[in-house]
Amino acid sequence: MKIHASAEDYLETILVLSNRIGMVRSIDIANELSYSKPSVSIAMKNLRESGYITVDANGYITLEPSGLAIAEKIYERHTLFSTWLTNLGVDPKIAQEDACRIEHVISEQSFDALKQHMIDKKGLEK
Amino acid sequence: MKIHASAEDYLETILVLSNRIGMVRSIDIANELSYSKPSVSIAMKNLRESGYITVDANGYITLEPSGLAIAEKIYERHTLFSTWLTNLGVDPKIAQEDACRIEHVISEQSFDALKQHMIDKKGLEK
DNA sequence: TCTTTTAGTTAGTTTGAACTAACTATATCA
DNA sequence: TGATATAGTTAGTTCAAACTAACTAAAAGA
Repeated sequence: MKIHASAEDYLETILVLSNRIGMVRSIDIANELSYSKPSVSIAMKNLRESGYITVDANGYITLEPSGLAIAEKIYERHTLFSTWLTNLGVDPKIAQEDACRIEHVISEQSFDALKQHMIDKKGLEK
Repeated sequence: MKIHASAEDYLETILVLSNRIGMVRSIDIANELSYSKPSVSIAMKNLRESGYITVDANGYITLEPSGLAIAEKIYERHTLFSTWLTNLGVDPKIAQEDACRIEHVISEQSFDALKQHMIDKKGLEK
């Protein structure tokens, strides 16, 4: 199964919710993303069948190593883009939303370049 | 009809091809984007019915004001992002590809902020 | 205990945007 | 002239990813 933007979003959301509320169920994801229960249910089935997550008998979801890797990658991007835009003077709410979309479409190389740029700039300011 | 990423891409491609080869037909767009003829045919039908383009008896396509506005907006974004990434040291080919995707998803406000940032920086270098 | 709430699933629908197969119509060329 | 090439269209398919309606199963409360 190829990873699409939506799968990346679900994995990132599981990571974010894990940090925020501890244990994560499908219903928590549905509430967080404002999706219907069936949408999440089917997405979780796909992620489970692809080995990205496990779901225990009580419906609690755990990221498997492959899923965690993707979630962390996307989350790192999200944080970087949203910080970058906010630094440029963009409204934090809009910066969040834009980061949510850019994080799925940018290449590794461009991400690394921006990251390096932000590190350099930070050093300069000190 | 709401404008989606794909419609934006078609309009931008018509503008780019107009500048490059003058007169533009569906087949030129299909070749440029590596899409099938029917895909382009249907997309042009939608753009025509929405008033973004006109198609003459010989199949030559012209951007109407509303379509031109979108095409120019997207093209300006494309140019800005690709310049920005190239300046950060990203390979021009990859910068092109990333610009193609970012141009559709970023807000007006973030685009303007990046634009201003690049103008400021340019002034600084002089 | 019986009813209601909560969580999840199944089945089927919708939408956008690509695709192939197969057609028409025009133009060019041997 | 007749065959072939080019451009465009029609019809129907596929896929991802959302949706609603309607179901099951378990938990909680009157």
